[in-house]
Amino acid sequence: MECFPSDTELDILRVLWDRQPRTVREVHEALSATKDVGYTTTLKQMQRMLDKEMLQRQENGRAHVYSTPLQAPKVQRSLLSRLMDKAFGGSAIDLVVQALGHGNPTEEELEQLEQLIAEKKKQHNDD
Amino acid sequence: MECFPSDTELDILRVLWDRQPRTVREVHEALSATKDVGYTTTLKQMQRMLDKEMLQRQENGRAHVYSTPLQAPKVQRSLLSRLMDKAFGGSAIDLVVQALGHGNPTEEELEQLEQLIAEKKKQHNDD
DNA sequence: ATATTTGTACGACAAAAGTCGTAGAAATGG
DNA sequence: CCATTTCTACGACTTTTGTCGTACAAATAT
Repeated sequence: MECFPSDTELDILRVLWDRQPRTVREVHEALSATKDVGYTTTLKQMQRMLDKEMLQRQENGRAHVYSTPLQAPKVQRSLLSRLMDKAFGGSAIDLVVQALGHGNPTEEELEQLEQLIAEKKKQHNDD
Repeated sequence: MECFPSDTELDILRVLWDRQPRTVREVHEALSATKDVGYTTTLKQMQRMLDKEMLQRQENGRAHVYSTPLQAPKVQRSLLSRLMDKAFGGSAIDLVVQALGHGNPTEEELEQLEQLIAEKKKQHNDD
């Protein structure tokens, strides 16, 4: 259930989450835009992810077409909760404060957040 | 500057952040409370962290006393920003929303957050 | 003085991560 | 048809992590 992709694995997952399915070539093309890596490296990485069942594939004639059964929000949550445990002693708030303090959220995003907080507060009152 | 401790390295850092300096024995004692690991494993880990300059030490007679020059908030920020990049496509808000949605913040924490948001908003108005 | 405990140092090993090179099949272009 | 390109499959190698075992010095206890 829990799944902690490594950094390069996440690079690949992000490409697939953006659009699925894709061939190794396509994924590699996308990765090449931001980093310098050999085609076979990407290929091997994806094959290993296939072994670990982080990816699935269908054969489409000559090439293989990959997709991932992992859902972005789930993976994000498990990574987040690991980080929360390991680096923030389990405190979600500390984490959020750091994240917010650091980034530069827009007005709308702040509104969105306030709304979420309001909901959370309502949940409290219901208890 | 940037520093990405591994999970077990963070276990050790957390112990030191809680109280510094400590001997290997003390750190190991603290770790033993939550996980089953040999003394020499902790020792070796700390020695490697010393090599990487994630730790410092003073010799106190027979034993060595370790501390870390790394500051918790800085390490937390760099880990957070890596996660943000790698798993959330750089969106701090997405990360915060997930973190908040998942955890179970108390009333006070929510207040605290609202205050932070208010500050952020003020910053916007000042621009 | 000797045996036991308590520390560090060091070497070893397995697994995971990251990277390529090369081989060989299959499709494509002259 | 043969040369070139395009894919996958494999094997190899390096680093980093995580884990110990053993050795050996220094302090302690008997």
